[in-house]
Amino acid sequence: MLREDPFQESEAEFLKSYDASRYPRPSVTVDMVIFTILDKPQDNYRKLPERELNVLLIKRGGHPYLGCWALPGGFVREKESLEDAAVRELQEETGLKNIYMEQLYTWGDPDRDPRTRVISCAYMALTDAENLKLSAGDDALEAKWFALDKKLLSESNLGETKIQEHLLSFTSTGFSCKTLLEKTISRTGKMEKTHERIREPEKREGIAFDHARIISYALDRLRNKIDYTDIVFNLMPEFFTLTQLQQVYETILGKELLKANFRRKIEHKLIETDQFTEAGHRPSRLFKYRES
Amino acid sequence: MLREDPFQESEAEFLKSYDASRYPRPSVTVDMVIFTILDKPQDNYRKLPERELNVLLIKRGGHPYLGCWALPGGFVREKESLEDAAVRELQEETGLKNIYMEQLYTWGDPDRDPRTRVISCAYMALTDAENLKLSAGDDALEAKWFALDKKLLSESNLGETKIQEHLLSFTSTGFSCKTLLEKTISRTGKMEKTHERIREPEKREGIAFDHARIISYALDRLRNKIDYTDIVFNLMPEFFTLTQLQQVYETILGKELLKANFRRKIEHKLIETDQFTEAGHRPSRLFKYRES
DNA sequence: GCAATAGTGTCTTTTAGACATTATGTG
DNA sequence: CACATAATGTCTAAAAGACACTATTGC
Repeated sequence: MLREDPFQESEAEFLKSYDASRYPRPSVTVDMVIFTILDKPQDNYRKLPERELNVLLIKRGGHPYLGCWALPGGFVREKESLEDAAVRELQEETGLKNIYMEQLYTWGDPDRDPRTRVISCAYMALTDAENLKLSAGDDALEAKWFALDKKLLSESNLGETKIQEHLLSFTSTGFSCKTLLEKTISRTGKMEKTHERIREPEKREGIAFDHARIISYALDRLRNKIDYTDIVFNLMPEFFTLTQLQQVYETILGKELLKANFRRKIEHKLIETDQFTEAGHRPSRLFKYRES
Repeated sequence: MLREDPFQESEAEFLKSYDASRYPRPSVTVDMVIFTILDKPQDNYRKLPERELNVLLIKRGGHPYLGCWALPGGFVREKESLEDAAVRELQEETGLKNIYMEQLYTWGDPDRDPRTRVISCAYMALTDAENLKLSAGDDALEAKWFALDKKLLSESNLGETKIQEHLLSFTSTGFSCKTLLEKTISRTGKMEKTHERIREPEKREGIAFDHARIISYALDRLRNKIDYTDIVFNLMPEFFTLTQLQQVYETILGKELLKANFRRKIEHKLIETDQFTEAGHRPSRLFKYRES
């Protein structure tokens, strides 16, 4: 092997003299998109509450984007893996631990952060409403759940290019904001290229950095994965009714499902219990997830 | 907004005095898993050639892992996005351009590179055999296509933990090597945790760094995506027969499909031409991809 | 009884899977 | 004709979709 070495140097020697500062080194952060399902406040006591998908945001207490809402996250430390950093930030900033988490995508545009070159590795985490009490009472940080909604506003075709406008809405008690995302799908020959950018409102309002885009990406991933994995059960408490489960599917997919068909399709993933809920109407049987 | 600023400082002032060296800064690279489909050499002139999935590797000419085979890739420059870096490396190291590419996953274990902390953002690229002539004749770099095969060797259950052994084989003219991957799936309550590591052979042989693991991940992604996207057509030339297309499905999925059913399923994605192949048997109609 | 929700039955259409048969070229 | 591959037909089983109906609670 040494014969092949152009520098006549052993690997040990090489490593000893390696200069790590030869290449530019960006900062690396992890950002967490944390989803949960929360009940919408409901007036009629006999009606079931509607449910909404919520994302956790933290109010920025420093520059840049002071006062805007941002994803929880932070810099990766020298001796920790990306996943360890994500777990640590989750715990530090929200108190949540041991919840479902997966790596989403890494954003690395040179100008996505005005401070310096920051590459962000985004993770998606899911939790059920039971865990949420933990997230309160953290040190000085203002964290809030925002009901998330994404709507396709318009779609236009200009020859080989398709442009979609999506409106993301974030709603919380006392505050709400919207972001307009523009998705461009252009085709040259067989190659398809997709590009998404934040169009409105002014970047200085509402959601910090490119975080709206990251949240939008996470929602797409969740929508996709809900029908070929069991990911949805990470949003559910241990025991739940079929109607509750169906509502979660409906909020995430953004469409209504037929009850009988839904039940047939989901049945094999569930264990029936002999517990029931009580309410101003017929009691509903509780189920739990059947690990496969 | 200024009232909320604890430092009574404007954002412009803040940015001017921002010290980017406050946090440790790892090196960031992009690595490319480039797949194509190549014919296996065939003796009987009347028989159709078998086809294999190939991955492009480059022989390392320097430390570390001198003489081992590695994914093409390199450091991300200061003023370029991750995707730009991937496109540039692809072009520089292989001559390939304008081919399908998607971000795969980001690997960031602190000790995955013996030189220094290196975070690698991996991309998967696909190309058809037509483009391959371009990849030859590059400067001094020895690049080779390796036929890739992944087999499940064993699977064992120890209570809540499942361990799988996968054997990855890389075969090229004049060289071949194998890597044993161990996948551990453990469950604590509802949480499932998956961990994969390289077990054999000695890390210093064959495939450099953790690249075997990255390739394995890419193959899994490709297998998955083949049946819910049109990704496979990026591996095909413009015109192809149904048998050729079926062979590509079969090599990627690692199983045989029934012809009649395959045709029925794929039909709507294709445009029939009135061109035919010639051979020592019945001619076969050529099709092309119907963009949706 | 009525409002509200829970849960079942059944018909149709679509898709997937297995397998048999026919067609068309060359040597 | 034998060999090799191409292409189609048909039967069955499973899954998806639409819709109508019955059941059980509190007031």
